[in-house]
Amino acid sequence: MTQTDYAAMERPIFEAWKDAGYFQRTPGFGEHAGESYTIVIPPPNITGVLHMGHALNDTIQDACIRRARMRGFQTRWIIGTDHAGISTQTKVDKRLAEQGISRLEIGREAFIEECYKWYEEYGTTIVNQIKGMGCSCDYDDEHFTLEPAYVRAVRKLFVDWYRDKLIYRGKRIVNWCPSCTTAIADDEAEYVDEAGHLWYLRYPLTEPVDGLEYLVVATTRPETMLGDTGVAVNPKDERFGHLVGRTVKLPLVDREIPIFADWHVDTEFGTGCVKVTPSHDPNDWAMGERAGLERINIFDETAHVVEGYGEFTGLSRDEAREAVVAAFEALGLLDHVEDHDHSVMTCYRCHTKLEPWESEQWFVAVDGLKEAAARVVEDGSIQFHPARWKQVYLDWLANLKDWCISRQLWWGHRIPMFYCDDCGWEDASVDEVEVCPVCGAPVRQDDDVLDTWFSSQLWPFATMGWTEEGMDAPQMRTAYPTQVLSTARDIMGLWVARMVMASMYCCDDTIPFEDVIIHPTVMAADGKPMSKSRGNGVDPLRLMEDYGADGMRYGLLMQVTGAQDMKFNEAKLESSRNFANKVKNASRFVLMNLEGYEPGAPEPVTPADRWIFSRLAKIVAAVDDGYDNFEFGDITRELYGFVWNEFCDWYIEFSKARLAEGADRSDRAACQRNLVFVLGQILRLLHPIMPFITEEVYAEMPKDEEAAPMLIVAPWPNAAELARFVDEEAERSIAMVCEVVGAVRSTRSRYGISPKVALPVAVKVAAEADAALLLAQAHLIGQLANVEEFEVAVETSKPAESAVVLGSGLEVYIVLAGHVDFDAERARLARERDGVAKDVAKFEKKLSNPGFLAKAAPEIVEKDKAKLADLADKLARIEAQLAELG
RNA sequence: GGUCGCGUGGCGCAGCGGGAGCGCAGGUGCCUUACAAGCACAAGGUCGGGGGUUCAAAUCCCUCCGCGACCACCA
Repeated sequence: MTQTDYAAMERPIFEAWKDAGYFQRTPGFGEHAGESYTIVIPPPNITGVLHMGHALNDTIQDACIRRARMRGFQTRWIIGTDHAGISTQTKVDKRLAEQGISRLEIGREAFIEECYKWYEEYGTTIVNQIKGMGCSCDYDDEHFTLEPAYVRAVRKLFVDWYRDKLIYRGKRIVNWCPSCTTAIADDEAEYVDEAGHLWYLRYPLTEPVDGLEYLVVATTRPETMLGDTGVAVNPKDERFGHLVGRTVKLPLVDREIPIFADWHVDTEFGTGCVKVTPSHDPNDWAMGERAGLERINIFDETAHVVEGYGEFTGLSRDEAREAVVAAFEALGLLDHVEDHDHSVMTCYRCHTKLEPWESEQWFVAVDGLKEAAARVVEDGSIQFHPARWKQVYLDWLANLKDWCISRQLWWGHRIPMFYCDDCGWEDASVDEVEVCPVCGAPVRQDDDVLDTWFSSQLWPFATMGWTEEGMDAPQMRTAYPTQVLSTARDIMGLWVARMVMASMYCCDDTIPFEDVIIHPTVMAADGKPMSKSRGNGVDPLRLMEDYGADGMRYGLLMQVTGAQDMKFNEAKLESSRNFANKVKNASRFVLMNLEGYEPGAPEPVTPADRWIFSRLAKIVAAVDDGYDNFEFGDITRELYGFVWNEFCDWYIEFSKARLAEGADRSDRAACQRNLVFVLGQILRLLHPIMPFITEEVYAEMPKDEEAAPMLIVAPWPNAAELARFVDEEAERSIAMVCEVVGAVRSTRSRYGISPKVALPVAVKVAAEADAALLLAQAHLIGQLANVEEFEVAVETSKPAESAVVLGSGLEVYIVLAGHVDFDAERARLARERDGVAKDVAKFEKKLSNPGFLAKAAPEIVEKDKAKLADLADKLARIEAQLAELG
């Protein structure tokens, strides 16, 4: 098999779209002229390369934006990249380390320069890959979350929230990544199950009570005992009530710490006594707050034990654990150890175990923001697709806690807080502050940067001129809110909800987007998430090489369902590539039969024309419906079936005789026009999903003067206008033709009769009207089934030595005299009789059920009665034929 | 612990109250002048198990089993 070079075909088409300016805000046309339709792409990280999630998500967005463009909207798909704080810093660190350079040696400024170098080198990679997919983004107005205007937007929001007291600074326990040496937000932490242990440690009482010398506490993290400042018991726990107020002498560090009561303690777990380390556990922190306990930080920023702990100082968390357990054992204070599975928090970036760590951080008070974000989803201003994600979103908001936004990194938006160390002045400012406005001394800016999501939340409007002109910016006035946001389910809270909160705050209570598509996650063929470590990933770039961008796009959308995952199925891409090929071949057929073509309005003349026009009208309506509900799987399956199984398999076949030499000239012209019309509509319907091949074919199609220069801006099929072509009689007529053709073909196949041998055929139909319809299409049957002496009648008897095929409302007799062994036919009829008899019995039972007759909808009863009559009749006829065959 | 998704022919999935469908793989026959990445034809399923509602259940309810996701807790 020769491999097609898809890129070679696709690239020039992409360039042509781009050069013609169709990716920028097109003016629009028709009934939607002047209405805008905007999508913001979830900005890929500058460290990223295209993966399957992008491939699917970007296909969805491109399909939406291309259809909107074809419907005449002024469209814009905003593209750009995210500076990706932790991720980029980690990669640049690694790259420097390979050269033997440490970030700390070269300092902040030089390091940031290195990050920009990375951005220059790799930041365009993923954008180029998105271009390779054919995505019609506005590449001439690309954005970056660290571009100057964006930086001002971030600072503006920080300052506004600071003034509104929605941002505050506090010393809190946060999730600390000792590897990235930064705080991360609660929702950036990932929980991983771990097979661990529960160590039971003995804490001697300072003074024995009633002969009791020690308490036993259970812990999964014995090393943190160095920072214990209390032991908690449940206030209702009778075992320990009398000990509350006493103290224990903490081993190894010789610290006297109180025993106190707190409702948080679970009497069922462990021993009912809990060691409390406020600085290294969020629950202990809370208990410590309530009990007024001392807070002792035993770890440095890389999670090594700090000075002052003797042999333990300088040990890592794991080393300290071993050492502490060994020391307890040596002292006879290790009661016992149990196996215990629990989950540990890890860094979503580097997967290092996080350390709850006390530090000073900046927070966003979410209570003032989350209500508005919940309201606009509750009242339907923002709709989720599938709808069930609405609840997930609302639950996320309901459980939201204050958001830690400071990160101890260098790459990112530096927190715009300025401090005067001389007089203690401090303030937030959009502009740089050099000297203290109070005392004139030099000031310093906060060293930390903001969480990357802090800048991401501004994406829909910071990319539209909001920074300088706010809601008066031209784009904000005309194109905000945007229409659709499509994204993966895992960043629903992290990103989607925060965009809503930020937009409601910044943009005068305006929502950022109207519809949110949560697409399924692309899982590997084994049903597991694609990952490097599993080695089960699939590379979209390879898929585009093998199936073309069109094949990949179509094949991915075909797999989209309302479920939360989709198991990646490469076979669908293969089918899609074959489908694209089919479209091209069908087009070739049409184009090579256009000799003497004269343009004109399409007008269905034959029943076949009326049938395909009717089917087209219904498909257009179904496709529109699919887009309106964001059901991409339905759209692709619907189109696949129509184009392949109706247009190609039947309509083109029907057309061949009409196009042949010697055919009626005016009918030939009508046929040409209708083929061009239907194919043209098909190209439009397929274009949002398979943009390249459809554009390529469109270039070859005959066009009149008003025709759009390229398919990308050709008008989308108009369902309302096409509705006049719906024609049930034509559909019935062609359905009968297909049935008769199928009957003859199947009989030939069964008896091994070559298509080259013409066979006489008689058809018995139920009504005179059907006879007329069918007889009028005798030529089609002759053409597709090689039939001679074709007869149709309501009253006709089965010809001698013929096979019979029973259809719905008709009976096809194929004369096989001289071709067939009738024993085989007899056996086949007997088998069919048994099948029909079974169905008859089933319907008789159903129709003799008084409940059914009384309660079922009348039309259902009528339908089933007719069905039974039909089946009974069929059965009788089979019996008759069997009798005749002897 | 809570919430949600999925279990339909060999494989991947549609269908979600009225006689089980699609694609792929497999079978048979075809180089039929658009297409062998194709054409034609045939075969293949007690719709995870059990119970219930209903005249009628793959479809609704309950329950169990099996996969999976998210949130909370986990000393």
